[in-house]
Amino acid sequence: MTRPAVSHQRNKPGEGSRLRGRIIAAAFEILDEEATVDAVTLRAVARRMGVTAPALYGHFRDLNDLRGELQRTAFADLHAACDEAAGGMEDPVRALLARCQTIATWGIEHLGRYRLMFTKIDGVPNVAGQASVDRLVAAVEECVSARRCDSDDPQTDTAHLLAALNGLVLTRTVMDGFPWPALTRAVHDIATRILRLAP
Amino acid sequence: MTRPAVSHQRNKPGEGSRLRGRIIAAAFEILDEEATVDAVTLRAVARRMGVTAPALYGHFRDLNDLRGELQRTAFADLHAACDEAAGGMEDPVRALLARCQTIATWGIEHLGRYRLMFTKIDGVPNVAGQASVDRLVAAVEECVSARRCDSDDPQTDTAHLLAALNGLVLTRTVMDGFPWPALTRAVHDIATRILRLAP
DNA sequence: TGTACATCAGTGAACGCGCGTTCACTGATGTAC
DNA sequence: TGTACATCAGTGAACGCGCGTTCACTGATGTAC
Repeated sequence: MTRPAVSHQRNKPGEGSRLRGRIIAAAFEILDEEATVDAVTLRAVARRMGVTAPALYGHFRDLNDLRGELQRTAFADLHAACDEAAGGMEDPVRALLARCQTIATWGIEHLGRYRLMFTKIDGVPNVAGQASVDRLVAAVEECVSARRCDSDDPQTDTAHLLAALNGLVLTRTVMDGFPWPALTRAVHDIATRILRLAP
Repeated sequence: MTRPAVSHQRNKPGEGSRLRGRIIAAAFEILDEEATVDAVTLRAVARRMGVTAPALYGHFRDLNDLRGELQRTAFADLHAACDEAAGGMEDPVRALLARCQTIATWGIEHLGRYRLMFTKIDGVPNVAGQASVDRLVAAVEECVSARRCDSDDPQTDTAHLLAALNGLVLTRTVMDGFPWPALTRAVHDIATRILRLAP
């Protein structure tokens, strides 16, 4: 085994749960750097923390347990970023578009996490993402109430929207030789058209 | 090593290149069954063919070389399916929508291949997909010429469209607990709105 | 027609790797007396 | 204040696995004479 990159200061008894947070942080670092879901292995995470792989078993049942937690945490982080971006905006259309822009830019910036978010773990249907749809639906409904969105089925249209935004992030980052239109414009056009938003 | 599932009838001298086609076919079988890109390993492909792993080196430099070929072949197959679906349709909008529907259904049906198509191999930008955009752009331009599509920038709008369709396939198949709207309707709505098509 | 030979598709053993996971353990810390 | 003890966060060695890749080889086939 290679020597740990960082040496680890042992936690005091009763404080072992601090390790949990450091595990997730280390895994996110790996995801952000490698942009690959498979780069997150127990051994790689432990190595980065300056800790031994078996130490992780005190906090996660196994690798998939860790992956699930990473998925949930990543969704929570993205939700927070969206809420912050839309916070304080009185115009519902602007607020909705801010959410969409945040999803796209956050996804591209944290590509590894984003890919993990839309990954099936151990064949279990990914449910963590459903809350994203719900939040977006609420934002769309506000636009409908304000008569700025011509949707008679916000749930369905929002599902289309999320899928399209998701595709935007995932396709761009793979086909990166292609002359893609500017991201901001792409998000704006796609959201505006799919939801038939009035400016 | 486990015994090969199928015993292999050795090719005659000069006919070794037949193996190449069988390799690709076996890899596609694995992709269609497992729906996972990592399931395609040299050993797994060889096992399915009833052949030894080193035999594959006569036809592919290494694993990534095989993956690249699979990617190109898969795109060619999808293109062929699209051409066949749109072939003989005189109405350009119907033809375009047929292409879009084919992309989505083919992607869901051949999920492993589809995921591989939109995967970066060895960090090299994925260029195989660019032809897809070009073909779709041509189909969109026919709609514009017929004054059935209100796009002043078909290249950009088509890029949006492909990304959105791609997201549709990838998101649905991961979040499969979600009550997604019917695929046909989703494709129709997304394409119609992003391109502003007139029925 | 028969025989020696060259070709080359595919074999089988071997290598080193990183992985997930288990297990018995160690040793610093906080606590009870 | 000093000492014995219990706790428990983290260690280190070990396991078996499937993988990519290499290498010297084998043996059926086609060909030259």
